[in-house]
Amino acid sequence: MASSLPSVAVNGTLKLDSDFRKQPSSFLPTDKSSNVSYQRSYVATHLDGTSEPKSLDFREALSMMKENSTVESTYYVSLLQECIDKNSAAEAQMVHAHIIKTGSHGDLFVSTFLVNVYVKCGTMENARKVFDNLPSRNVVAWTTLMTGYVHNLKPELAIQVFLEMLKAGTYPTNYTLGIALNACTSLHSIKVGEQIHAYIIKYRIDFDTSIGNSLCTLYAKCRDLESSVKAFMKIREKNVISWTGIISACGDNGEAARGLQFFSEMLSEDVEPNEFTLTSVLSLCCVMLTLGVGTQVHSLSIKLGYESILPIKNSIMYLYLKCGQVKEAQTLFEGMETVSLITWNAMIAGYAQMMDLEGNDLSAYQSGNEALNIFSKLNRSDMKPDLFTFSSILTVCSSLVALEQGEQIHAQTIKTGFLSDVVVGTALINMYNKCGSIEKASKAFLEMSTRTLISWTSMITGLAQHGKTQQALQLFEDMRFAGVRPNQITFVGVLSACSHAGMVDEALSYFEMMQKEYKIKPVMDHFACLIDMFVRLGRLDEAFNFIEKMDIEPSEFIWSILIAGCRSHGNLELGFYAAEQLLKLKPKDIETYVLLLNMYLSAGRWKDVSRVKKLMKEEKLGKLKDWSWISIKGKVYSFKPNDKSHPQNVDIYKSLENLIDEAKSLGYESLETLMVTDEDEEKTSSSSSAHYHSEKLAVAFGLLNTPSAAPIRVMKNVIMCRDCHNFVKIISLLTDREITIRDSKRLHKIVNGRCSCGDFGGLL
DNA sequence: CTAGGGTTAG
Repeated sequence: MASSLPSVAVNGTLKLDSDFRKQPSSFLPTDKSSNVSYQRSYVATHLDGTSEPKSLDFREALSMMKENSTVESTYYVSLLQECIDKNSAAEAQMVHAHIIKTGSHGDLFVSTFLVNVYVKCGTMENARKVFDNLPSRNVVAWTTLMTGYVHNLKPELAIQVFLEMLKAGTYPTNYTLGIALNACTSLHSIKVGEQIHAYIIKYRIDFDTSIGNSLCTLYAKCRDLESSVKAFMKIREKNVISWTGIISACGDNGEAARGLQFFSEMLSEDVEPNEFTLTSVLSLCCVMLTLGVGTQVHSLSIKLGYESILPIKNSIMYLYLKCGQVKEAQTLFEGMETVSLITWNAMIAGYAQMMDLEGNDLSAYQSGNEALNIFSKLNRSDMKPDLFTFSSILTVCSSLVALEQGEQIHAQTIKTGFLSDVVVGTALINMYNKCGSIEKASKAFLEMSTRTLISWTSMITGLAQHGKTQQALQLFEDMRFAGVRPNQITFVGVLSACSHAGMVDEALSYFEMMQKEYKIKPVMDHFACLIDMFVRLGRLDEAFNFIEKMDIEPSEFIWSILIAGCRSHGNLELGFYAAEQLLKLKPKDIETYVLLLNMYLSAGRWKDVSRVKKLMKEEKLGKLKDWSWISIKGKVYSFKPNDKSHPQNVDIYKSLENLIDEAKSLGYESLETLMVTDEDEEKTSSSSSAHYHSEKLAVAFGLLNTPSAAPIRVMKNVIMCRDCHNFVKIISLLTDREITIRDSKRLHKIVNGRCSCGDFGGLL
């Protein structure tokens, strides 16, 4: 994200005044116009107990002063401190006016403190005005102004002020340098930061706590954890901020476990954590999903008296939610009498991420619905969603294939202006892609004013999934031309595009480019794309050779692709061999077993069928739950196989039977596919009539309840079976509808009897 | 004058 940097920072050179460079090497150089004397007097008035101006009522005090025009400057400071506490710039201005009237603005002590007051109240224009009119400026005044700019999101101005200060011949203190480093952190300017660091090293002050803390944060935010740890180690007297800093540094750089180690080290050094430490540690627990440690930290926060602090409550609630303790999280949420926007966002994000962990299970659908519920409650509350809310809720819509809600939220992001945020924009692209609306995704992508690596990757992957190979590859070239460096995930998109179109030469050359030009090590997903490609082309031996040549142990997904291919292309011998290899891995994915069962079943290998069933029991994987859901007019309906629980039950089955009859007249033959669900068992025992997988019911329901030309979008939790895939293709012809089904592995956008998956790939 | 806990791609 490009923010406008001051000219000094853009080219990365920080001109330190030559005089300044010659300054004494002693730590904390003394400044002639230093504040030492008045700071002492300020402290003294508060300590000697003879005057307690703080206890006076604000207005009372002000009117008292009106009668008596000779006012002790310390009274002003106390009044102004109250303005800070109340965050009231208006009241500060009242006091300021009085100060001018009595001529006290000539008092350096008072007017420097005024800068601080305006900074704290967030009115930087006033702070700057007072600063510019100061009779003389000491290092505290400079530093205060810099702090103001950092806190009010103008870090480039903070650096500018820092440079002005150096030019004016004022020497920075450890605090000043710390603030300057914080400004670099906000600017993500490692170059300027390193120059300040060089100065710090030169004067051997890197042991200082404030400086070390700021350096630690700077390097952490610039993704250089090792330098961050080094800076932390140099700190002679590590305080709670130092420890909190290094713990969050680890968290920010994907090393949560290391962060927890620092936390236990901190405790063994008898440094007491505060609320900031605890929230940092709780967020580590969130990443690692370690409820055990999280619960201990929860107890610790109660023990230390931080349980009622809102950020702590938010973190604990979020942790419970992410660890699947939905009840606890909901109870906490409902029991909070004051909440912040972060509270709402944590709940929505928590449910959104639970969906990820739950894959495409029914509970994922329930989590998604719960997230949508909370989102609509938020909209009815007195708070307004922000970019975090929109990013999360759009992800929920993606996972639910809830296009209508997604479109409404899209409109809301335009109205509120949050669409201009690149993360929201990227989430929107992903939503349209996942909902099968590639045109709207492209439009959103083109309308973005800035794009990140993730935006490009998301769009490339979307095009690939929709079978738009040429466009995906073109976009990849555009991305490289725009100077954006692709990563591992980008290449998954590129390779899957090639795989879709059976472009072997191109795929292999991109595979080589990835390793040679971009030094990216291939991972399982890359191999899966290539093997999928050979399998689609029926080049099963090449696929098998490729598997054997891999320098990593093939995953069960890899073998499953080959086995599915062997079934489709009738190479049973290789299929049986691959199945043996697969079974050696003791697969954990229930769909893998179902694939094997179907293969053995269709080949009449009953012994193998019972062998696989026995293995499934041993692995305690339970039964496959087949679910589909469809979102209509903002409501999500779910179906299980042979579901009879819907009010329109009779109509659904009647129209489905009619459709099957019509499809048969066009040559559709129903295939027996085993899902190994509870319903299958029932079927074999009671031999009831027809047997329908969940997506058939969801599609029939969709056809009944939408206008005649409207597209149908269905989400399914397991891989579609061949029979349903064939059936839906014919239905799309019969009804002239666009039908999108997203299963656990692929997107199937079916138009005019053709599917975007290329009619191949891991079908059961 | 020290510092946050919520977001996007496979």
